[in-house]
Amino acid sequence: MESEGERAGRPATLADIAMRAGVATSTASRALSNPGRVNAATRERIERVAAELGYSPNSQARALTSGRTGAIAVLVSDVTNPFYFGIIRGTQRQLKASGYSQLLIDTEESDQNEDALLHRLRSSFDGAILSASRLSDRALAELAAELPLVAINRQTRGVPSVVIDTPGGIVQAVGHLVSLGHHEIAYVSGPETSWSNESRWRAFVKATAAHGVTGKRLGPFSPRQRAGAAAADAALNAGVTAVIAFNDLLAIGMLQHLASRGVRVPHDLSIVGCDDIFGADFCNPPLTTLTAPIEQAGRLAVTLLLARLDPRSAPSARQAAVLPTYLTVRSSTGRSPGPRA
Amino acid sequence: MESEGERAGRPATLADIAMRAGVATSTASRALSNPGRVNAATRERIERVAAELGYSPNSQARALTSGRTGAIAVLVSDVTNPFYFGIIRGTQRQLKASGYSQLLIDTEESDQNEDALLHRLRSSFDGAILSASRLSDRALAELAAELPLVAINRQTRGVPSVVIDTPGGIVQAVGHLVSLGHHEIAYVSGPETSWSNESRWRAFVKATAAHGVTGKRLGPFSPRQRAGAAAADAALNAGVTAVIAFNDLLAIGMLQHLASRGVRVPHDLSIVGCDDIFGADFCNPPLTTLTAPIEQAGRLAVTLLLARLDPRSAPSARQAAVLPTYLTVRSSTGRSPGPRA
DNA sequence: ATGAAAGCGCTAACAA
DNA sequence: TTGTTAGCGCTTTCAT
Repeated sequence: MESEGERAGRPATLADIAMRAGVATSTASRALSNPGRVNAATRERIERVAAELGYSPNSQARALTSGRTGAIAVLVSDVTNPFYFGIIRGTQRQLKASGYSQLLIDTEESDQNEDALLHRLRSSFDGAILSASRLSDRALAELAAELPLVAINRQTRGVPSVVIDTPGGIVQAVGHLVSLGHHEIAYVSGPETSWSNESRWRAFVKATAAHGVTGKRLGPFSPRQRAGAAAADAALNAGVTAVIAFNDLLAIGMLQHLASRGVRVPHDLSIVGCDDIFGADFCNPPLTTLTAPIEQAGRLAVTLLLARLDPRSAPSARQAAVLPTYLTVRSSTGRSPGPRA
Repeated sequence: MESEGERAGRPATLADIAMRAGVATSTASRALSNPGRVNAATRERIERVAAELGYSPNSQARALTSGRTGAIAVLVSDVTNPFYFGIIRGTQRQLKASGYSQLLIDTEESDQNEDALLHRLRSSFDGAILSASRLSDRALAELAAELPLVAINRQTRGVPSVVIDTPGGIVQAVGHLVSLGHHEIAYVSGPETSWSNESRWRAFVKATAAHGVTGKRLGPFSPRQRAGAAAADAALNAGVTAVIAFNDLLAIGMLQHLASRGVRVPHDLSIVGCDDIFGADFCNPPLTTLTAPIEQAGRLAVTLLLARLDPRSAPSARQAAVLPTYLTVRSSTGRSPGPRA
């Protein structure tokens, strides 16, 4: 388990190997990274020496000549948000399986940060995965032209993406609520700069209209647990019997605040979340939500990105993948208490 | 927001700037990274040109000469575990504030992975933060001699560390349970290769002995929510009236399984978790747990690491920092039902 | 199949 | 204060 033979503590270089194996550094390089273009016997010798010396290539030096770093940047808008844990988990695993490493970057919900960091670190990664980009369509498209990237939950012309079809799930959720007798439903909005938020809202509008029920919009609220208190009060105030929240974090925050106010869920108010994050199954009551294949989205984004990094792959590979979502009914939704005052 | 003036799509280099500013590249280099050692007027001119060209230094090239990459590796044993979310959040924020970037590495609970990845990526980072290392004391100490690192929740001679004093909290937790009338308490063990697990167990043994109550050991269990089912059954079987679980994940899993079996918490069995992860406050019932300053531990680890990376800092800075923990009583603990059969 | 040599973009002596 | 000159470790022509 211990790397042996490092001289004087300094990691072995290709030159060290070449010297010890009695070949030129170029041969050593070829043997290690381009086997087949070198005599089998010498290659074997070189490999043996490399192993003896515990050699591992200096990725910086390699990157300098080859232009490839072996790292992928993963941008999240808020490391604090459990939704991104799923993304990070998915990307981490898939990247690792492909021999890449992951540069994790938090943009803190700022498009300025997003653009600046991406440019500043440009030479440190081969491609980027933007989950929940806050960039404008135009800025995003320009960026996509400059560097290989895949967006998650963001559909923009010219930008390869993986989108989770939560809007499709919203339709199911509205149907579910209507079937429970709800006629006044509200959508608890997240950040208005979020593409996901707006597409969920549009789906909500269509679905409520199709069912002939009232669909209100509350918010915007910060997509955090804490904001659930304000959201809950707003919902109570709006006189609706059910809400669909932008995400589970907000929904869970609402649950907590409602409990403290003595409002019973789902008896007095039904709540549906989005994403099915960690905790949605064990909160009180367990949350009815739209289960999103978050981790899978992360994995798929990596797959798409690595495919376009590979020069052998078809130039115009699949541009946009859509992942389905489904309604998981737990205990936060129930029959309508009937119209309120 | 768009970087202007890049020639032919290729990012501007120092040579480009030097040429346009009519100076040598070394002067340009100095002006940008060592201001003060260059004439104010020329520096200004160089800076202006750099801005015009949207210059950003190639970190690979810089790393090659300077030996510094500006990246820190953060190793977690399982990206899936919410405990590490706190760590990642803390490191991410502190690193970002210091202008460093974060390389996130999942070791998947394997010491082999840990060692191999660290060596393979050695040239890609300036230092590493090992949260929950699975390495042996000897391997860890050797590693610490080779590269700058800080361990979290791991105390080993010669290895700078940040440890969260959960064992100290265990003493409080035992006291809390005893004061509620519990005489038969079990510790629900996590992985035996975990340093944290063993030190928590030792504290548990001491504390139960000091109070003259029975302290059993259950497990080991995988530190996951799923393992809570087996742990819950084991606890029921052991005839104890209260348990302290290795971590909240396990405790929450137990809560779920007990609910499905109709066992009431805390009426029939009291449960204490460790860490106070996301979700511990809204599970059902809300979990009594040892609140750990997880994010702060991540931040502090970064601070210690960057300090030892800084040549100006005292050579033997603080080696081990201990962060206190405190008992957060919620609703999963209550009076003992009296001794069981 | 292999070696010699150039150069990626940058920093760091050393001169001037 | 500034310029000249070597490299850092690697890949990649171009010869041989």
